[in-house]
Amino acid sequence: MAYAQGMAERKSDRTRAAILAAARERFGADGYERATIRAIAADAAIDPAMVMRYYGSKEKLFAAAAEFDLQLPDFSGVPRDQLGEAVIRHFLTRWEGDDTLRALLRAAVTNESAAERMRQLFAQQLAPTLRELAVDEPAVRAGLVASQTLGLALCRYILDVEPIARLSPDDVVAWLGPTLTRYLIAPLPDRP
Amino acid sequence: MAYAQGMAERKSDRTRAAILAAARERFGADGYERATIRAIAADAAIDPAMVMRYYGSKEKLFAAAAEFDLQLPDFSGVPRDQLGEAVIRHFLTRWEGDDTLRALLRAAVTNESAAERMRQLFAQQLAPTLRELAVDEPAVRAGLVASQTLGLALCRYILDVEPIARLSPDDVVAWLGPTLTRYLIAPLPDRP
DNA sequence: CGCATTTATCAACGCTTGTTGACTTTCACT
DNA sequence: AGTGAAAGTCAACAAGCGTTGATAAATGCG
Repeated sequence: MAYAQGMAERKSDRTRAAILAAARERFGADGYERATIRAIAADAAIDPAMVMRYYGSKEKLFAAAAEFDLQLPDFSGVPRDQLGEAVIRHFLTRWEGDDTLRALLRAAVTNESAAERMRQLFAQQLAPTLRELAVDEPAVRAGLVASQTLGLALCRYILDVEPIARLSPDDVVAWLGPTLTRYLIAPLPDRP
Repeated sequence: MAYAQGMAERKSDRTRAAILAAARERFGADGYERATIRAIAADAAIDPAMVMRYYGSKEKLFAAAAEFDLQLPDFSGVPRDQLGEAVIRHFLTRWEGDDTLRALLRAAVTNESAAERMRQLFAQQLAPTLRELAVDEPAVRAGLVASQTLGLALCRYILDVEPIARLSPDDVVAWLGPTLTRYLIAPLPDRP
């Protein structure tokens, strides 16, 4: 308690941050089970025991490392027939900006708590945005957007499927934009 | 060498098959690293050592369990504007028929050899079919189909995203069909 | 039966994992 | 300088893993 209120910056904060950065990288590259505490600690150049000291357990470390906000902007000013383009463009920058989403996606496939977090990302951040756009069946539409969006991420950032991984962002927007626009605002398809 | 040529049916064949079935289930439910040889052996009600005897190693067991054929039919008789519907309908039955694809997808996210196998599935089975349809850029189109198709599978069978997981097959076809049709035969989008 | 091959069992190995507790160093403040 | 808390180190643990080799039971054939 030797610090005045407001001026945080303990020595340990740098360590905590280093751990978190290394954790995101490892979880993103290796997935939950193959990313070991020892490897994360080595990357951060500290002792494995420090990871436990600061984050309690591997599960809690992952929970901290996978904290993510889609940061969806306000789409109300976007022409409705360009909504999909705007959405996919935003997602692309969000995916390429940091390792968190990759870590979350890789882990979600084999770890139930990560899967739950991924579901909530779309249910609590995307679906409400759709509700503002006053479309019907916002949950279905959010799910469809999730399916195409996560599928692209899977092929592009995880599986490295050619030539999807080498497509320019503009190409991705041109191909997926119309798809997402349809999922977002098209009337429900009629079925026989 | 006590068996006549052609009539296989050794006693061990049933064991091999039981191991393979249990392996597919476990790999599909848990992913590569969390599916343990011991658990697979327990499911098949045999000794873990038998798994090694018959399949050599965990990696080889997985290779055998993830052997998969998309069994794509001949699409040349399908009207071009309904190609996507036909493709997604075929994929749905293929996904729901057995555990192999789920095992492959779950493993592909953290296991490089599984990822390679997944890539080849689309590169060597779907892309050639597209080449027969005489579209331009068949590799890009195959990749786009992979992204939407795997994304749906991810949300529906792995992550259990609501309400995607509860959609009827007909609803899935109605939503994804037009998307895939566009990916398959639409002219390349022009970009600014 | 007696024998050889196939099939199955068992216990153990070496290794890695997450996690813990005792210990030492660092460091700000009186 | 001295003191007490914070930060970091170290060695070890219990458990689980893939894998192995010696050994026992089952099976088909002369």
